[in-house]
Amino acid sequence: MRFSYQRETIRDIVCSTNAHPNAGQVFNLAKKLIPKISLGTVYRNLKQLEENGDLRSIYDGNIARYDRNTEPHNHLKCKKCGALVDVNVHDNDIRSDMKKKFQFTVDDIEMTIIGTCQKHTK
Amino acid sequence: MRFSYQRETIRDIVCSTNAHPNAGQVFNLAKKLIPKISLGTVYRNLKQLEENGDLRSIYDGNIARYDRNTEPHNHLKCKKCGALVDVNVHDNDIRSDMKKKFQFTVDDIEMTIIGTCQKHTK
DNA sequence: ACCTCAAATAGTAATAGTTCTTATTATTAT
DNA sequence: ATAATAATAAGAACTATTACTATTTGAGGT
Ligand SMILES: [Mn+2]
Ligand SMILES: [Mn+2]
Ligand SMILES: [Zn+2]
Ligand SMILES: [Zn+2]
Repeated sequence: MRFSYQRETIRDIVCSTNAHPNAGQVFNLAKKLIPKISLGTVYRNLKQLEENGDLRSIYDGNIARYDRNTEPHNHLKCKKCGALVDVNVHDNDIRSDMKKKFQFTVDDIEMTIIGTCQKHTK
Repeated sequence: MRFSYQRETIRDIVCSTNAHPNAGQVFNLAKKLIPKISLGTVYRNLKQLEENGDLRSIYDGNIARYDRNTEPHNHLKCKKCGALVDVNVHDNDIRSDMKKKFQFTVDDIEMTIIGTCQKHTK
């Protein structure tokens, strides 16, 4: 993969936040640095960076968001402020349970824990 | 909400399968019974039935699928055959853990366990 | 520094899933 | 049976994403 200033910029944008931005948000931030960048370039490079293992994508409802954290992990999603926060849940027992009960071999557990974060407790 | 034959048919289609069909699949099945039904009618009624608590929707990647099982539960998704199967995972410890560690009040845990089902083990 | 050429880009068209609009039809109360 | 209005069919519009294509750019060889 050849160097491109656009791709480096897109990588830096995603890797400098823990906000899990979507493609449109990455595009808006990138335009500040490269005014003529196109949305197609953002999508193409996000996909390439994902294939390359530099970042991963997660679905929030029907839209993709991009995550600098490529380690296996899950998310807390706050209903009130929309924030998506990384969290690690112990799931080894789930994996062995699925194997034992259903002979189902687990590759990945996508878990979004929905509720209300501590910001809203008065 | 006034009676409509279209809505009853759509409810029956979703409630008579555990395959978690998407809107297009519901539309194709509905057309066999009501040839002139339109896709918009399927979407509108699926939404109303969901608001009414008769069924729920889940996201499979970026597309909505409809579920007759309105009880809290999770899903096993097979990478090989695409099947989505209901499963109950014991998650009380997750709920209390999130409360204790992050003061996060959990409403719902959306979990999709991705892997390979027993059909593909030879 | 200049050439060459494949890879990447900007701009735009196309696609998929879903929602919206509107004239017409069907259900329900009177 | 009539009137009021909720629901429909058909298709336009919308949103997120991908595909196409002429042009530009990065990188290796001279
Ligand atoms: Mn994350
Ligand atoms: Mn289900
Ligand atoms: Zn919050
Ligand atoms: Zn399978």
